Amino acid sequence: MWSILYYLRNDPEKLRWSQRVRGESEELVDRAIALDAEWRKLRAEIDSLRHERNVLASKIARAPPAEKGALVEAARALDRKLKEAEERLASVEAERERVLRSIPNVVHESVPPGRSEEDNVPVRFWGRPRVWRGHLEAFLQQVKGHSVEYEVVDWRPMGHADYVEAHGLADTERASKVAGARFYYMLDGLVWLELALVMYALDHLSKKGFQLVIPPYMLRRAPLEGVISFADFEEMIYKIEGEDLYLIATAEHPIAAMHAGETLARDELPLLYAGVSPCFRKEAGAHGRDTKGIFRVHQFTKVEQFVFCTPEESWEWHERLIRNAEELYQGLGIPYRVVNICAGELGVVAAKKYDLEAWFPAQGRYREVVSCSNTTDYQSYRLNIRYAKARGAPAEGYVHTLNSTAIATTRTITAILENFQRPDGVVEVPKVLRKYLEVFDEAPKDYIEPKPAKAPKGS
RNA sequence: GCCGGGGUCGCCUAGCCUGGUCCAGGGCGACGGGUUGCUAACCCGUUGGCCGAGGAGGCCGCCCGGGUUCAAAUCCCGGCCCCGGCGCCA
Repeated sequence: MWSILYYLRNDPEKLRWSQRVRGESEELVDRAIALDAEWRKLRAEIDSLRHERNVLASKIARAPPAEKGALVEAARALDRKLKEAEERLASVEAERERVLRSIPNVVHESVPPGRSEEDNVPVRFWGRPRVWRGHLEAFLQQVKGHSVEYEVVDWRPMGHADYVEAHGLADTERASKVAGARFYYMLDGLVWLELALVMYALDHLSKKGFQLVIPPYMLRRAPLEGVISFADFEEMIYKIEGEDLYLIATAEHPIAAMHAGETLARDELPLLYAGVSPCFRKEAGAHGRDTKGIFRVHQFTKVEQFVFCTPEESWEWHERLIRNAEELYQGLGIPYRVVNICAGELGVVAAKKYDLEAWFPAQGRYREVVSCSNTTDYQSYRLNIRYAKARGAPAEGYVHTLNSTAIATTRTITAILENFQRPDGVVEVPKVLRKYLEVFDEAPKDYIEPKPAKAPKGS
């Protein structure tokens, strides 16, 4: 049974609690309970009216011609009554469905309470961040309560945004001329880096049994509605004009929808996918933030982990997915911390979310580069993805789905540019990427050398 | 894009012309039970969703959405998808 409906009927207090910690309305739960009760009552009424009608209709089929007229007349009367009741049911049902679907996923007990970023709880730190003297105080604030080894330096690395423009590694000015703000032409060294990062993530995940997938980059509205909240539509989704198609914001969406309407056998679960795709995002709510560089852009490439599993296993998978992402970042050598996102900052679809935040030495703070969510049955209910003992056997319930970034190229590139930059401007390429670069004569192997922008600027 | 064929309860398929006997028949698979020294074969039952107490009973369900009718898998309209042929294209 869908967990929201289950709690609604069996443990409404849990739902109220979940709403409360999210800072959402508790009355919504009461309203849902009332609507559900009314819906069930109407449902029973209509079922019995329909039964009467069915009995009558089969009587007509067998009746001698002389009696038919009267029976048909009675059936017509019954039909009018039924039609009226059905209209009432339809409106109650639509409202019930609307209210039920507007309830966000039920928050897991281990999620910290809180409303804002400050309430997120760091759960562990990794690496030895390089901290510019001017950021020291801010840094210590961010690692408070944890023992983190760090190195204080006297020079401040150049921020990635200035760095890429100064050294001809990206051209956002010309991109804005042809496509607008938050687009980029990525050049030479960064192109190699992007491709190597994708290969690195796919290599790592395929060894762990993930099936590689390049999904459709566009989705119809119906499947998309199964995987994101209504608010997300306006905020991040691009629509193809004149068609029922939307550009994906992440491979999570087409992969989640991939098994829509299916009942998966227990023994084929978990299904592990590693998707690669471009991601298109409007970034509607982000005016003025990260306007320069390639940290927050309308289009980037991402390798995404996605899991379909049974409800018993999903919390264990949640931990594994974040560990996989950590392994990738450890391999690269980028210092990070993992934070448990507080209830008020959780997205609608997630029951719990970890972010992996990389250390950005030029900015003096940890910033999100990976997001890892257990969405439990929020998506699978909407997409009707269930599981059963065997294919063809009756469904036992809805599967759980989870998703986690493996590598989002632009974010990881910015982290590399800031963490491995030397005072002379040279950026050291993480050793793990070497084997993916080695096959190309022109690709940088150990260093990305600073150089003046190739073409003169301005138009 | 055009012409033709088609979408049926996990898979395959019957029914659709000629609306009611279809609360959709059969085969395969799966699950439970029986028979058998074991396996195989065979026999019986179960195998979509919802309401209800996981009872009795009932409602809905034949790609989706409308319509005609007392009654629609079956007739009509609109949409989506799949297959074949032609066109176009990397």
